[in-house]
Amino acid sequence: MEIKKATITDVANHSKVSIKTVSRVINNEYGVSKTTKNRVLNSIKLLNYNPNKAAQGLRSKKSFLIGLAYDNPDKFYLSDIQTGVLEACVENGFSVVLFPCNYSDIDLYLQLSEFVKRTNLDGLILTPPISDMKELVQKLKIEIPLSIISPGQSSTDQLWVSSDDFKASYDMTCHLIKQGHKKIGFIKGHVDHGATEHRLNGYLNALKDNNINVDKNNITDGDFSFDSGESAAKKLLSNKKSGITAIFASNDAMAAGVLKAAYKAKIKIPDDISLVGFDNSPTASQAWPSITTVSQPIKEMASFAAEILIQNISKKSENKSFNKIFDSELIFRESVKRI
Amino acid sequence: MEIKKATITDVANHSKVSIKTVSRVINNEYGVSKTTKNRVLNSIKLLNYNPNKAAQGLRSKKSFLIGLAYDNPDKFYLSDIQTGVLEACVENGFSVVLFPCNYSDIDLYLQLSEFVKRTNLDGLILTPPISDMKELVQKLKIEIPLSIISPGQSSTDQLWVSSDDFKASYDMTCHLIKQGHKKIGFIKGHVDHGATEHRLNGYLNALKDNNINVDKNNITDGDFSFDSGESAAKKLLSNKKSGITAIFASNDAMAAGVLKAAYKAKIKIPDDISLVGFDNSPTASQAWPSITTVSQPIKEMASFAAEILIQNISKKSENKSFNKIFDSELIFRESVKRI
DNA sequence: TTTAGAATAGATATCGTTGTCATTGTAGCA
DNA sequence: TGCTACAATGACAACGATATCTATTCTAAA
Repeated sequence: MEIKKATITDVANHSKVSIKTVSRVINNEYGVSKTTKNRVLNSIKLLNYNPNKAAQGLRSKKSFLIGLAYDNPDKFYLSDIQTGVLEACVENGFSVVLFPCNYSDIDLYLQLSEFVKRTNLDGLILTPPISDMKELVQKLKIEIPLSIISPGQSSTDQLWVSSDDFKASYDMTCHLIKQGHKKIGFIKGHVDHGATEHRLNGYLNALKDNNINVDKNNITDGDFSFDSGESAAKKLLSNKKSGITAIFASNDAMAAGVLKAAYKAKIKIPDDISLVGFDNSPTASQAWPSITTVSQPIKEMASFAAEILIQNISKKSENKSFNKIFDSELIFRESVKRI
Repeated sequence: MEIKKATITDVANHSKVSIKTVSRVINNEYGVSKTTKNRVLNSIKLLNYNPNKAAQGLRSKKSFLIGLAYDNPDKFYLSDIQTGVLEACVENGFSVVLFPCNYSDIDLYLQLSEFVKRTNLDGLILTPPISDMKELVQKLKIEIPLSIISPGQSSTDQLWVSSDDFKASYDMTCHLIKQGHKKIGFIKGHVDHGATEHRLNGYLNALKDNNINVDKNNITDGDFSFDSGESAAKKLLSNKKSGITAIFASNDAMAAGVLKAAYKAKIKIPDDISLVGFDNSPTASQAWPSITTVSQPIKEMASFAAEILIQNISKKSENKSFNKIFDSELIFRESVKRI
């Protein structure tokens, strides 16, 4: 049980060099000959040596910890985010510290600031809807390197990744139009999420570009939750004279809510009404009928967000601003019928 | 930007004591008078001092990190587990390091062992189905303090928490019987999960105690996934002469699968067939009809598992074995009909 | 008073790394 | 040959806490 872990001194003794040289090898620093490097690497493997993170951190003033702040009820989304962030972090020797929070707390900035200090984070990743809080982001970036996933409005002097919600929504609406739908109901997302506006605009522009008039009665509020989708659908479906033949829900959870409302109202999907969602969550593929939706590479986005953050921290890249927009993909399923 | 963080020395100078005394206050050690303690605490607050975890860890040979290993496709379950573990850890100044893995990897032990060493964990929490791997647990507990959530078979010399799957399943089956059901189909969970057997046994014993013969044709395999629930239901429902009037799915995901299969087979739930699930996941409440199910205090269990692990690590309790079984609760919804 | 022993406080070594600066060795060149 | 430049390496301090050991002060009993 009491097996002593090898230290840098042990490795140094074993390969007959100074601890500084071992340190150089560990950190891939300049100024070690190939022969020496190999000898040291060999000793490291032989002694099963792992650098002590606490000591490294103490001396180099790093913690090797990345924070991940979130307030999102969508567990599927969160799971992808976590997995992506984890992958990039583990690969680079960093650990992830989770920070679930309430974006509506008035002292959220203080909470985050305190968290950053207490945990001694090297960097922090923000997810929607926290990433949409412009003021908070501005204040936080003074204290710690940030990487932002899907910010509402993208600033140029930051690290961020995003998907093109506008384009995906535009494309999806065009798809419905091509299938013969002209009167398309729309269920908006949560008002505090930046994506909500982008998705709505994609829908509106697609209608416009196809010379279809926008009927404001066909656009209803939602908040990305299943329940809000159900009640929005009730409203849309009860308005008989609207004549809508399709519903575009801003996410899959709400689309599933639409399915439930339609079922209760004895309206058949897709025979009576077509339906599309957004996010490609398991909900969409498991529903019956399965739901046509938009797939975004959430995991990859998260992974990239972590990667650029770590690069930035490690000063491997001096880039204070780096960003990438990821492509989305339409997933065609059973919930849409050509008319 | 370059605000220097206060160190223990700053606090010591400010309150005119030695750093050791400050250390005593921080760690709630004996031998500091109330006056001194208050003065130090005041300085700490004033200087906004936070102990440097790296330094603490280096000296005291702790990392203040708890690992959480999981391989579970149920995001709702995982989310509860994470939240619970986090709460307990944050409260005690620990951080959580996630370790997603594949329980079927033959070198899982090595992966975990390597992870423990590399991350220098103070303790590790195992969740199902990893917690069911007896050999792995035996080997790991030699290397690091473990806390186990829902182990398949409970050992006395360990830290673990569990819910009483047997009793909950027994009670749920009795509930169905009281509602007049005698021929009850059962869909088993994943063969590698300890819960699978417990839930099956609860069902079997309830039948026995109510003098109902077990028809093995009414018991089908599943693996806790939506799809497996759907195909199991197909099998159960196609067997017309079985005469089942209810189906007990070992979890909610599979119950949702049953719902889909029933819908496709034009069988009405609960009018034609009653249905119950297990886990009380959002799926169960959002399905239509909503599904009667079993609620387990997952978050509380996880929190407790972390708590006892931290107590154990901190030697605040010498208890090498500590455990608790949490009660479950039946949640009655629309999917069961009295006949 | 005196003094043993508890309570309180401090001085200093130490944990395992990296940072700073000094030293050595060697190739290239006048 | 002697000098320079640069690559390779090492000695030692420092990071910010806790551990160990020692020194004071205070209290209560003799």
